[in-house]
Amino acid sequence: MKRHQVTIIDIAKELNLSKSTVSRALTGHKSVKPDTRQAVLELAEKLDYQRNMLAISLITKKTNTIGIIVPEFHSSYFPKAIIGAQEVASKAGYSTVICQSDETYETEVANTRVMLANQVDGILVSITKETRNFDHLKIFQRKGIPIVFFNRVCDEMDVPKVIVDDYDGSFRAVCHLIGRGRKRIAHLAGPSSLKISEKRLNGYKAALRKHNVPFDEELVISYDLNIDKVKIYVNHLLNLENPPDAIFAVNDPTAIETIQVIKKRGLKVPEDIAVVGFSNDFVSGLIDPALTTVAQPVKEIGQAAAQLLIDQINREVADWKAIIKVLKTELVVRKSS
Amino acid sequence: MKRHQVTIIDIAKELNLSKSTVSRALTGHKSVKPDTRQAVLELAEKLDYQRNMLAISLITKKTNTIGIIVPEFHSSYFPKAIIGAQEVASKAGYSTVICQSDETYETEVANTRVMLANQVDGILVSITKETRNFDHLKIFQRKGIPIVFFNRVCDEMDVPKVIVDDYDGSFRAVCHLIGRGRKRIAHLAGPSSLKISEKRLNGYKAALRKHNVPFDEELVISYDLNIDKVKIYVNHLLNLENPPDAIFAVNDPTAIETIQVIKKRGLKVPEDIAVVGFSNDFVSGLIDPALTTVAQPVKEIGQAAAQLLIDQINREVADWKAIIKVLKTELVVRKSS
DNA sequence: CCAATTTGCGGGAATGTTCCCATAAATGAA
DNA sequence: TTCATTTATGGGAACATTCCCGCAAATTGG
Repeated sequence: MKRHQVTIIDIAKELNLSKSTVSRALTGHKSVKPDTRQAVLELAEKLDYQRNMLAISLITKKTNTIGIIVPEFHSSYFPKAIIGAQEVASKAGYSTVICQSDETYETEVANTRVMLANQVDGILVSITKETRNFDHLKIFQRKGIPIVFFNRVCDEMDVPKVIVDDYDGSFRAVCHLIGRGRKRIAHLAGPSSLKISEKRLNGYKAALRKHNVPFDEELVISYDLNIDKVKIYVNHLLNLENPPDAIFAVNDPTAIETIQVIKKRGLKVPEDIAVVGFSNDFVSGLIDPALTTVAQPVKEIGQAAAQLLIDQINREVADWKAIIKVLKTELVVRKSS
Repeated sequence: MKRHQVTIIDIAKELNLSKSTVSRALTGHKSVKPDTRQAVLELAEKLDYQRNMLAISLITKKTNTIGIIVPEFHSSYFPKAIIGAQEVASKAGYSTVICQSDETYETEVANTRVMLANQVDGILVSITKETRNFDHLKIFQRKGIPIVFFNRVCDEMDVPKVIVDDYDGSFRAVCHLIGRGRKRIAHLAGPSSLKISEKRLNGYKAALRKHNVPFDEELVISYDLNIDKVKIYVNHLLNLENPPDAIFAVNDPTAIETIQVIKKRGLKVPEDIAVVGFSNDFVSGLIDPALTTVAQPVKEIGQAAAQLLIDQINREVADWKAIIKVLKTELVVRKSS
């Protein structure tokens, strides 16, 4: 059934050449007579010859494949980032193996094994909210396989990273709320294990400080990004003796869910409670009221990460410093604030 | 920098064994002394040995990799389907190479080359709206590489396919609108090149016929899924002398955009115009008004497609028929109708 | 016109693994 | 004891390709 794969030896035999010559003709080496090359190319075309990348990779120790490990696929964030990454990767001649770790550490570890088995030339990683041990990623460093983090980065590894200025984005979002006259601004924060949660929280605090708005411990809730729990926390906030007049959510899905909960209680957004999110997901402009949010250049993040990775793969010597690329965010003001 | 990869020969030398024995120990072959196996396994662990899948694949002619080609990543449909497919693939020991063809034929062809170069054991494909020539996919058939279509299928190839009952889903959606008292139901259809467009259109017509609602050519518009054009078509429909009182859109993004356009004209959904979509994207429940839509079991589609593919890869003889698996849809009634 | 260089091509090792065949030792049965 | 069988291991081909080395013929320069 599965018929014999056409090899350079088949071509060589047919043309009474050696496999070396055929190989040279095919790879575009100079020292091969134009006629010969022509003949080889024509026959290869005719026989529908495909180079066996397995054999080539085995010799060259390069697969021209990069791996991408992301924690989830539910929001539009990672698909968009992947599109960006794939764009520059394929332009540079790399194909892409994508794994999704479902926000669980176990799966992430399994995914790194897949990447090693596939002999990828480098990996792009955004860690799960559970990941606290990084041994499975340090293996790549040890083996000399370049690694670049984006979005959810690992602080204890000295490798290139692509992030946005979470602190600044958060800072400006909260300043915006204060500018709208809000005095009691709550923050639904992400898990403290993630650096981005921490930075967004710090930006929030800084904005309050700058405008002399008192910081109230009670108004900050860290949660594990399990969207089902938003309901509990928002209700808790609204039931406070002195409830908030605005909620700044760590990301858009959280903000959207927050709006749903507020509306369900018969309160109005933004009249009663203003809501601001982070990331500018595709959905955010469509919901009612449209969500004010801190937009990230998601596709550009993917592009930058892939570029950094490929640069690193192509680098000859180990004489370089791990760049941390920080992209700018932009506050998109809509109806919800 | 890039240090020598640990091979079975390294292990063999260290233990004064032959590579054959080490190979046998590692693959769990019976005829190897328990002590020896133990020693090999321990040393492999200690040296952090990883099997070189390239070499193995070169011999076995199996990469344990499946390819997935999808037309886009913008709606939640394909990411969700991919999650399903990856789930069953990885359970069966396969990793996944994903390509996104950006709704262009050119890119799709390029993607098939990537798949061939990667020597995938099989591919899952959903074609672009542009794809009319299928030679690049027929190559896989010729080479004996299994192929399964899902969602956007190719009619002229006799291979397994996973689809939903588009006709039936469409039929019920339109019946629902008629049941709500709508008499002039427009249909924003997809490009006629796609089978799903045709089937959804047929379901629409059938529902009208069944309830003796006259079919009006004027109320059906086929378009190329370029979302920016929805505005033009919806405005055209609303400007008709005898405008529609409902619009059935070929998919959810179209329906959502339709609602935006209607709202911008100051009309009310569903009071003035009811809107129904198809697919139940993640967004659809969140917008205002929440969208009535025909839900597809997207993850299950991905799972079924991957399962069909793996079955086909594992099949010994060529004695089989190309199954067409048709999954059921479910009408989700929300505020927009 | 002869040496020197260039051009074009072939041979063979190497990549890391599996798998078949051979071989030696150990075990068993008569 | 002796031959047959089993057990455990080694040797080498094969997979498809690249790349180094070598060699002959062709071309060039003086």
